[in-house]
Amino acid sequence: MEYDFKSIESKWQSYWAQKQTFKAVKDSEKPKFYVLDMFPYPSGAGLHVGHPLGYIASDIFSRYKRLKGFNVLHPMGYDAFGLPAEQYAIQTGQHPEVTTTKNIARYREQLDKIGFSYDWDREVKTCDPAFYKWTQWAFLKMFDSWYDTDADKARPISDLIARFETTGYDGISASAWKEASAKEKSDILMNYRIAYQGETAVNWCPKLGTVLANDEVKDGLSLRGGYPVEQKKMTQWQLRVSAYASRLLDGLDKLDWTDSLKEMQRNWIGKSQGTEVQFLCGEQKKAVTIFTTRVDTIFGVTFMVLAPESELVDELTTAENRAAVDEYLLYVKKKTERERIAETKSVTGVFSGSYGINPLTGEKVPIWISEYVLAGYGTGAIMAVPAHDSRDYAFAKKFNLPIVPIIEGCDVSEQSFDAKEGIMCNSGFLDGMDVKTAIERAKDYVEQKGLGRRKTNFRLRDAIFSRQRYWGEPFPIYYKDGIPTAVPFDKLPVELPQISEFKPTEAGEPPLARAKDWTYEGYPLETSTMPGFAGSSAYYLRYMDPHNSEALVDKEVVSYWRNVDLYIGGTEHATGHLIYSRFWNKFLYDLGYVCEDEPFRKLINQGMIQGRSNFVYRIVGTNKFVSFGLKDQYDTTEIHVDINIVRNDRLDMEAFKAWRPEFADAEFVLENGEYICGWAVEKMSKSMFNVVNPDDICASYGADTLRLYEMFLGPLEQSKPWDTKGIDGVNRFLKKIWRLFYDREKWLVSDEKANAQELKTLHRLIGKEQEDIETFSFNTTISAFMIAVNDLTAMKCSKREILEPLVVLLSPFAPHIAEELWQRLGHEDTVTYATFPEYEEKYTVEDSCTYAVSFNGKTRFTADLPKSLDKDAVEKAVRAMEQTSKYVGEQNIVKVIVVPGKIVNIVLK
RNA sequence: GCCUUGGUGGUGAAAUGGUAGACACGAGGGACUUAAAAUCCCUUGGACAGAAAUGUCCGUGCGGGUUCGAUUCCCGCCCGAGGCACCA
Repeated sequence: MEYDFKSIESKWQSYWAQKQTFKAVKDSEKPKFYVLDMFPYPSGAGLHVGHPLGYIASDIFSRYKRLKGFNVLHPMGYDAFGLPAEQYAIQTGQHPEVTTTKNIARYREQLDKIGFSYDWDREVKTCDPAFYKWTQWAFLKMFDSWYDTDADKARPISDLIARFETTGYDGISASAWKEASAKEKSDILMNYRIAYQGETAVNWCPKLGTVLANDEVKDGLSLRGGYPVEQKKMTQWQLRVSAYASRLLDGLDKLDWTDSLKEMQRNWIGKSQGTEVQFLCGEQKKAVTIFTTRVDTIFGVTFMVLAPESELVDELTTAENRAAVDEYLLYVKKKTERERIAETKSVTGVFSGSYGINPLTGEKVPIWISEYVLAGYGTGAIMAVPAHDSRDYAFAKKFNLPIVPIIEGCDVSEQSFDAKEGIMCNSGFLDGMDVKTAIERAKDYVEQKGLGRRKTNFRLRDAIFSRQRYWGEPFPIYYKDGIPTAVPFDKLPVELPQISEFKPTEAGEPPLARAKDWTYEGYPLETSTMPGFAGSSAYYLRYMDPHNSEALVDKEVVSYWRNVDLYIGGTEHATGHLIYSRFWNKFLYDLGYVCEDEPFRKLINQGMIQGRSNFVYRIVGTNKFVSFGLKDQYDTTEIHVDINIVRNDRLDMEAFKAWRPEFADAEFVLENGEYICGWAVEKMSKSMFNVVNPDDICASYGADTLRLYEMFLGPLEQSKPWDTKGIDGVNRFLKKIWRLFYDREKWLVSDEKANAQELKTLHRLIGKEQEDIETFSFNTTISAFMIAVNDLTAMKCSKREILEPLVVLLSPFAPHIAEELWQRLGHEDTVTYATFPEYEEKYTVEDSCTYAVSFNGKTRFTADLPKSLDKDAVEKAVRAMEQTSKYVGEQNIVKVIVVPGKIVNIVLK
């Protein structure tokens, strides 16, 4: 009987589906373990082999954890709202829902072929009203909450209103509040709500006709589509993520994420501790607050700079400078974001005509306006210290402003001295101090004299939450007499209306303005929709209780599953989804809806799988193709060739002729009778003919081979090109396992007792697999497996005592063949419910080993031996010590004691 | 510019202070076969010596250092990948 993966795989896939083998139930007996994949956006192109990499890893881990006695929650769903479906709809008139449904079906079909152990009963789709009801619900909760900085948590807005009414709050007295109109009250509350409407500079993408969040823009271009983005002041819905900046930063410390990812988030949050100082500026002696991290350099201030967008610009521009300033503002405004970035090095600016007074020296310094100062960070105004800040330095050089060094002995003739080191000079009371001391002393001084205060700033901005698009969650907000008002909770979801055209209206309104009767109780509903990250921010909670129509997740359910123990996905979400989700979760935590303040305890970033393209070389002006090794002898053009007609870089010449009509009469210049193709690593894409479809691999090798191969390719976190070259190796490995059970038609498995050698092979594998899976080192596990199987084959070992546990060990990696063999071994239940075999020390360790090695006097050698000490490890250590003794002489006898499970102890005489 | 990574055979890679290259691919040779596929066995980092078993030297991006011993730890460079980038 041969290994027939086709029938085995379809048999077990339908068995699992029918028997609901992977259905997770809330079971407080077993410890829970929640394994989550980042759910995919179902694009029209379907899955390529790169997509399942992380899914396979998480599936192996899930299956392993089940064997280890955990109650595993392992769900899957679709991030189904998004731009591509909508753009397709604009082009074709086809409703995004139709294409999305079709794409989801295709994804599901592809996923099913790989044999994942998902609990499909828990599937979620973000575009499903039953799902986005809870996205809208969370939004309304945010609308109904404010951030209480004293309690450092979100609270219901009713608390804030009560404060306004009784004692007043934050500079608004109770009487002022009572006198305010409904509209004024609404405007005041907007300044506090977690989800609020406010005017800010936003990333506006004219081509897409929508605003974008910071993480959706890269290098001044939209991430989706790559269209130019400009800064524009607009009123938009926003989430007060910045209120959580500090907690988002501190929370990172206790997470088991990679350092690089945590670092990315830290940089994105961008905490900086400094001081705000007031300078009196202009004729009116207007107090202008600046932010600096280097108050110690205040004696070196020679000018001030305002951001062009700052409100102070108008006020501080003198009549005689008005024309020049206006011209400059116009110049800045015309620039696109991309141009600004491209021209970062060029220095521009204009003098306002006004002067500010340095509060410490009383000196008058000119106030300039320049785009190198950002309106959105700090106060939009800075004090410039050209001697000790490279940007100020460049500006001073360009406009001939004075440069005053205040650190002893530094040379500022060519560049500024930015380092925080040295001894202060020209700095009044700070003279003679070391910079670090001076920073603290200057902060104290400024605070004591009432000139300013310590301040922590964050780079993290509030998230712009509205998009002028159709295919997203509608806002449960209507405008009653112009006041944004929440649709009551019991009226959720506010369903996306049917429209027939998906473009913005002629008047420039979002597509929802086209909907008939888009109103609530006669009042107009909000026409923007929510951004992509809305639906993905709490989906991991919804999986816990996906059919609940009363709550996002039941309290008791969430207190069982708590949070995600293992999350696997790409780094591309570092500053988007992974920040928003953490924010969203912390908000729900504040309100008591979830019981953990961090959603994802451990996070693994799988690497990207790139494509490996193949090339043929056409001799210019002919239809003759020359093999790779000979191409330098001719003048050739490189042409991408479909990798499906290339095997191991050898071109299938007949298939090539049939591939394209223009190649039908192609001729070849061969080397050794073969046509060798060139290759390169590129992004996997249709246009480069290098897309590998997992279905094809499943059809020709089977899902088990695909799973093993993707893991065998290298470390999970590393990016690597897909290369089918090595796939035969893992396929052979599975066949070898099969042959331990069958010699053609003959069943080989016997009940004979295993010998020590065979047991040692098995138990070494158990130890290795356990250790490696826990560290996500799947490629080395598979290597260990291959060695074990080769050993058993060589020993002709087909004993049940060995093979039964072997099948269990195999099942996380190659579940289909494992199930089949498990059944053939006579088991009625599935291998999923088996128990991970115990690692038994007695087969690998001789109880205790004492070795004597000679030394000379003072040597302190230590050998780090693995916890699972076996004889080999001990011998290895002893060899090492013998090596050492060669160098140090043999005068003194040293006793080396090896204890099972623990290190080597060296006793010196 | 700053942060984070990584650099080992023809290829994917293993080894985190102790025999570098496990395991796998590819390549070469052989067995079985009418033949092919499949399967199995041998060789496979480089150089040199030898008829051969085998031996010697070199070798983990480059240059130093610590150590009896370094792919591994430390210092300084070079190159690649990813992220951030006028954040005061």
